[in-house]
Amino acid sequence: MMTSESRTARAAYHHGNLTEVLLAAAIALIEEKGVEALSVREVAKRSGVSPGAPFRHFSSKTALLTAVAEEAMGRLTAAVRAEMSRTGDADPIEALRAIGRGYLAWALSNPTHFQIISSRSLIDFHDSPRLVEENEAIRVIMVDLIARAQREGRLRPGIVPGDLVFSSRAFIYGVARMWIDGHFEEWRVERPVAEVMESALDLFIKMIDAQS
Amino acid sequence: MMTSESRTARAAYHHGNLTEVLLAAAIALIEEKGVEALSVREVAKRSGVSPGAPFRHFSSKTALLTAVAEEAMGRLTAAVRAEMSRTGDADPIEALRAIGRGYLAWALSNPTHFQIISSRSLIDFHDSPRLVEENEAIRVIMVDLIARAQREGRLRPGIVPGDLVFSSRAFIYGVARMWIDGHFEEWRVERPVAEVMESALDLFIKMIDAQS
DNA sequence: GATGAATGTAATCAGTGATTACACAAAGGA
DNA sequence: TCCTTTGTGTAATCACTGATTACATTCATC
Repeated sequence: MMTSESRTARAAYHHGNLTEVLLAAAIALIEEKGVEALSVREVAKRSGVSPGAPFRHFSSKTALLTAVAEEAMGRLTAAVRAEMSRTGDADPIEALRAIGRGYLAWALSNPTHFQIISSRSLIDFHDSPRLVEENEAIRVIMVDLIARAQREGRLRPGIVPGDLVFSSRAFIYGVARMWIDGHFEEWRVERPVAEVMESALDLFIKMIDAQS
Repeated sequence: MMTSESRTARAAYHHGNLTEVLLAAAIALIEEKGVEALSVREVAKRSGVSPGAPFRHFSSKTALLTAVAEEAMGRLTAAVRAEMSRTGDADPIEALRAIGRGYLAWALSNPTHFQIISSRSLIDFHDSPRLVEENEAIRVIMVDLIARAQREGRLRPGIVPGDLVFSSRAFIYGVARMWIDGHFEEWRVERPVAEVMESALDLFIKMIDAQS
């Protein structure tokens, strides 16, 4: 296993850490033209290197995209945590709302990256400990918050905590994906996107909160 | 504009309606290997025809996939309507549950087709009147049912009908896509998929129903 | 300075969507 | 019956893709 330092040092051989340059080029290209338009050759060209070179650093196009996904997943969880710490976790329901807010805001600003980390055919999700762990971390936080809400009598009667974890995720994922997949138009959403997302989140929170 | 009859008749020139044979081959191939693995050449080969032939009937690969999507969308709305007529619409809340049930059951049994009709990069959704109309039909039914539920006092207080239409769709779409995208595993869903979907749907319905 | 691993190159492979010029079959009018 | 027109399919080809190979280069280290 290479440490981050030793890899950076060794990568400076010919090109000067190609690995990171390739990653940056891939991210830039994806942001410009979308994931579908990404090609390893183009990434190589932009990095000023031969078409075969990237394969020394990433065993396949999927591996390259997985690395992009790791980067993106880091940014997503950071955004969620930032929104949480802004809100605080005194109130578990408000903390849950903050997670949703952070998640949706990030998806809204980073549609292509969201698409990549959500996909399981573009990337090798389960082969990346980092992806699995960061995803799991958020899930655990949600489980804890919902359990606490339950103990404090903040959940509407009849709601099974385990079901709510899954359903909350499904709801927020559905809103995000409807945006990513371009379904807002068909569902007659003429208001600003951010506003619609906020209303949807408010409605969901209202529906689970015993005190509303 | 060609009518269906005349096209069928004329298509029998060399091959005997290639258009439909290509469509069937494409569907079969997609069901076997997934959308990603679909190639026009393979479709042509399976139909016993040269690689360029399909382009006489579908102007591009996207056009071919759009035709597949039209077929699939027809099946989805049929499944939803079937589930609705099984339940009846005496109770608007139960009718909404039936829509969700039909939608999820179909997505569960037809993951790849669901993926295609949900995508806006694989197909030309907005160029297909049929896709747009069938999607709109379901939306209108939901709008009506929710309006009726509102009038009959079946909606929990504080729920804005317009927001609920969107949120219901987002929720059901989220559940379906979590399945399609392979997120069930990560969210620790060890129970049978169909059971989880049912629980999620029940929870959502319970949350909107004033009488529960 | 020689050794050996890490890294990049050039050439090449099989496969892709798409376009073109061409061949062929059938329908319909003269 | 010819002969033109239209609809279909073919063959060849284009530019492009991800991936692999044999080879060359460069560096760290002994």
